[in-house]
Amino acid sequence: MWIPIQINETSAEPLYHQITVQLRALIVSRQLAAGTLLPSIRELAQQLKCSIITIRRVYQDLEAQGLLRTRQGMGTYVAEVDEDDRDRHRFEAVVTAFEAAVDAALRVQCTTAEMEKILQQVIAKRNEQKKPGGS
Amino acid sequence: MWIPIQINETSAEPLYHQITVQLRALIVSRQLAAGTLLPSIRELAQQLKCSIITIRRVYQDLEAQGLLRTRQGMGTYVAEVDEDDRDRHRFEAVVTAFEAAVDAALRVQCTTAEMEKILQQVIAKRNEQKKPGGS
Amino acid sequence: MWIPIQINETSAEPLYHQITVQLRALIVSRQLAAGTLLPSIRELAQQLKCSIITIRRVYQDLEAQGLLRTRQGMGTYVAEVDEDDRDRHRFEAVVTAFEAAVDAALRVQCTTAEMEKILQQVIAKRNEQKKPGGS
Amino acid sequence: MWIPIQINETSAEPLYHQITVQLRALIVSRQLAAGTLLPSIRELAQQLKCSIITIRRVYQDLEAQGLLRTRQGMGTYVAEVDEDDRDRHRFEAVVTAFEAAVDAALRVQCTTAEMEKILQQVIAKRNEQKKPGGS
DNA sequence: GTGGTCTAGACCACC
DNA sequence: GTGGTCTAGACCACG
Repeated sequence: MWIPIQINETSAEPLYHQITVQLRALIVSRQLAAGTLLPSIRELAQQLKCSIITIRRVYQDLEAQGLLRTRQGMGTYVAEVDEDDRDRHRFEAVVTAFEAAVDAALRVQCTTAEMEKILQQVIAKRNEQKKPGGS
Repeated sequence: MWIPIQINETSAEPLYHQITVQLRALIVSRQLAAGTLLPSIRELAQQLKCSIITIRRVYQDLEAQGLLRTRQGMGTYVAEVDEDDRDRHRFEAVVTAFEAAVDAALRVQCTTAEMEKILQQVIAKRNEQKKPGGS
Repeated sequence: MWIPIQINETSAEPLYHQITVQLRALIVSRQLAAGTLLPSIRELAQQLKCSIITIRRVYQDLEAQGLLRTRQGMGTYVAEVDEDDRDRHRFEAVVTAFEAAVDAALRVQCTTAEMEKILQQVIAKRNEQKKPGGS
Repeated sequence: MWIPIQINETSAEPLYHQITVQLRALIVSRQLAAGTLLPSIRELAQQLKCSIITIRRVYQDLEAQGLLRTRQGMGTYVAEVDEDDRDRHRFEAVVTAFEAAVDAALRVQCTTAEMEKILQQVIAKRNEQKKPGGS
């Protein structure tokens, strides 16, 4: 089973954190439905070309957050999550990231209009990257 | 000389990085003009209640980025920076932060409208914190 | 892994600077190829008989110049550098040194011919040191 | 009395050293003849916009090298120097600077031809700066 | 094992 | 007084 996760080698962000954030997003946005059996630690490590230790840590962290459940000898599954919890999880990281962005903007005295413009430019840039022509 | 820098003790972000980011913002937004003599590393260390060495690293990093100039025995100054370079520096961190926010949002399948709403809410929240009414 | 770096104890030039300049030269002249894993800071410190901290500063400075990339827990690598940037880096220090030499010569009113003669003598002297005949 | 000395604010080279080197060059190249009365410490400090302490150190260093003589209450004079000593002094700094340049070049594996080319380019560049048109 | 942060103290050089 | 270098040790985070 293939999981859509991209690793950024150049980023200073730790490997385990990049993977955790992306896997978490797949779960709370229901792209991975409750009950889904995830690939084994070994498989995912092989797919992402990183250490087994790193993946183990990812699964442990997400289990601690109640998003995964591990059953001895049967593998790791996406947990059933309460609807309210799911929404809370879903926007938590997004809001935190926007707060950091706004703080950075306020520090260099950006206006609200400038922030909105930057947001639109970044969204446009990301849309271009996803649809490179229509191929 | 007093420099408006706030340290967040609880944050996982390294001390030297918090200081660097804030001092950098003060420079590229011209709140500290070119040619300004900064407080000595000893003074700033005392003000921020941290080690002299931490401040030296901050000054060193900003000098490597071309934003400060230090002369032995004379102190540390805000460098003269080309207007275009200054603008580039000014928005660099902001755009990077917005890119991270948009990426986080797209991972949980937020729409553009949702992002704009979140941005406005965060800005409103920050404005409240700065103007705590007339209490 | 062995790195060919010579330290001059008697020189007034700071240790970290001697090491930085030589390591930088090895990288920009491709004697250390992009992607090469450098010795750990502890290993290199042991080889050069200096403090770990001195080596960390060297690696840090070269990373700030875009010539190295470090990943926590994985070590320090020679970065991929754009061909043009590499050439620029390669001759930067050389041209600067020649400018200093020409300035010194002009101050004592050397002619162009005298400078060329001195250059040839110095090159000859360095060649002798590298090839000590058949002694 | 005006002395042709240029200070480079941006250089990392200490003030006192820049001044010493240039004043030394003026003496050993006979642009300042033996017996010439130099400006007082105060005057030169004012001309170069630097501290009196810095100039005092320059005069002391050059006196220690036998190039200046100070007579109590009468000022500082250019000393009589033996012809052989003068020639030795004259090329000492030049050769040292060329050695540093050649070493930098060899480290990045420059050929002799490349060094000669760089030398000519640098000389050409300096000639342009001195004769900006023919004014 | 790796690098990263923060602390400390001593000594030097410059102005 | 200023910054600069080199040393040390302790503790944390990553793989």
